[in-house]
Amino acid sequence: MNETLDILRHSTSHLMAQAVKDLFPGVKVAIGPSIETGFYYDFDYDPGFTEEDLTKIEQRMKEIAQADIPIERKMMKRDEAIEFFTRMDEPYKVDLLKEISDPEVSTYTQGSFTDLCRGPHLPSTGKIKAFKLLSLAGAYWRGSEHNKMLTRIYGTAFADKKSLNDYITFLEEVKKRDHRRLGKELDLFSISDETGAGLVIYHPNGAILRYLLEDFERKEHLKRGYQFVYGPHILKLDMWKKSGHFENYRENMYFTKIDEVEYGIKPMNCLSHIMVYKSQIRSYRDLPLRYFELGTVSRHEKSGVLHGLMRVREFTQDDAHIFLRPEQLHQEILSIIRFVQDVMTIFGFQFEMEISTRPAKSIGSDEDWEQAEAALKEVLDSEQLPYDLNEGDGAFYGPKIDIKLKDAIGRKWQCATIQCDFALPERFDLHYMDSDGKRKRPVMLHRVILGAIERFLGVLIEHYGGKFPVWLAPTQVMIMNITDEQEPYVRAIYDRMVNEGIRTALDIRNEKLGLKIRESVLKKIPYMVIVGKNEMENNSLTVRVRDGVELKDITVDDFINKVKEDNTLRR
RNA sequence: GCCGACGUAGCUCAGAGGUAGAGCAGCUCACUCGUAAUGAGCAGGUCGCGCGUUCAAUUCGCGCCGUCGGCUCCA
Repeated sequence: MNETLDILRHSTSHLMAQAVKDLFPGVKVAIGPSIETGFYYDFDYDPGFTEEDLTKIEQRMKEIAQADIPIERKMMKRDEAIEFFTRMDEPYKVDLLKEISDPEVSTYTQGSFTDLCRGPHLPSTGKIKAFKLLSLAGAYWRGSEHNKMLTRIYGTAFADKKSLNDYITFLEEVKKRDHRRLGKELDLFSISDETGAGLVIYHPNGAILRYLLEDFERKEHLKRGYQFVYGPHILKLDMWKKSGHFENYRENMYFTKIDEVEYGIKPMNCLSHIMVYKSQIRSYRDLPLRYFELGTVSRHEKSGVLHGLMRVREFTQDDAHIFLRPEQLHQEILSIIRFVQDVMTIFGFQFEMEISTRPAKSIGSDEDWEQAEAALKEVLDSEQLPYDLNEGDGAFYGPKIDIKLKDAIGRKWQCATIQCDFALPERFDLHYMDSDGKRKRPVMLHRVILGAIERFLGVLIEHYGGKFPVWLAPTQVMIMNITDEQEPYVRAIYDRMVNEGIRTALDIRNEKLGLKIRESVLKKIPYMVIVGKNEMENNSLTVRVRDGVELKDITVDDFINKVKEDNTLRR
């Protein structure tokens, strides 16, 4: 975001705070920064605000903006500021000031409202022309769930009305692409409170999409030297104790008891893969060993975080665990990144990378963590791949490279992740026989490419806006007749196409062509084959392509080849 | 989990302290109609679940479940 917009939004958040203080005496202000999509301000106000209040606040904001009140910066000694905000009865500002070590702080005053703020700000409220308050939400003071929950008001502001309207249009577009809405419209999946929150039920259209993604993945993994394995869904509790999951991940796990023995339902797939590794003595010549599983895991996510397919309680990861010698780390991490690049290119995603380091709750020695973090950084640095650092956000057993996808409308989603682990090989006493005849400890990489199939599918739905490329479209071709006369002919074409493995549907209802086309368009089916008297006489097809182009007089063979080509070229 | 809003027919949504409507979808009938909705008729709901207030509650109150917008957390 550019700096001008940043200042404008920050000033708009102050404008909102002033309006709120005007309208609701006794309100205490917390913080109000500009953000990527606009701004917010957190307030402590006991009765809370209602949606109608937003309109009132917006109205008051307009008045203050019109009054064109100057915004004045003033330096204060820190102690002086503490005294000032104590007098103003603004405990949150005092709280902030107590953590500032600078002897002097800046404040900004507009009319009756003074805020502790680094700035900079616009010279006066009259410069604020285009803004809108968007939503109301709860937010913890200083982002900690142990603190008081404040009320946050979100809004946005732009330099002019047009940009604001463009943004509002964009928000509507986002709504239209929402995978939960499209999931219903395209009959892809459902999540029912009768079966349970966060548990996905795939309908035929969603199931075929999942099948296609999984089929794609299996092929791509085989090409790259991965071996398929399968593990059980429940493993004895002792295993989870040994791995550290019980200690570090218990609150996310489900447990069950069978014949007085306790089991944990797997939240991750690594333990079975470790058992495969352990099943034989391994030679340095065997490494790297790459075990792949479309592994379904269950995690107890807090109720408030569930969100369509993006955040669920049971999901399937395209998970692999790679066992290797330490000196193979660089090469292997690099090939995984290349793998991610290859796959994301096919789907048309750009991505960004992030390295996450040791979290508070973790296992393993300091040296191992340092070594693992260094290995990850070294690969990205030497390949000159840019990345951000996310301190303290690693998995409990090792640091990770997270890959965030940017979808068609610029939103970011975390899907792929590569985690470097020295701890579990230690805990499970894994080893291999090295060339010098000594037993050595392998390193383990945990990695996913798509991440969770559910989330990736959700991202894909929104990325394509439901218009899946031909190779992924649940129904690739809809064949429709015009009158009953063509029914046998159209059925024969349908049978041939299905036989050729093309996902075809047939609409021979006694309905007008306009209706059939409309319904097919709404289902976002890539190809519509229209057969009337003319086509039947010429032994040809008229094909209406989703984007509106029409293929006239194409033979059935040519059309079948065209769809097949779309499949092989994945387009 | 926390804050707030919401939960009425398969879907989208109206509505009111006296046990409910619309459009689309569905079913039936007629129409055989060439590029985004043919017409008519019919059927469809213990108004999320439980408890309470009331002569009476789906409408008011409380609790639970779920959804949505966020926060915290995450693939």
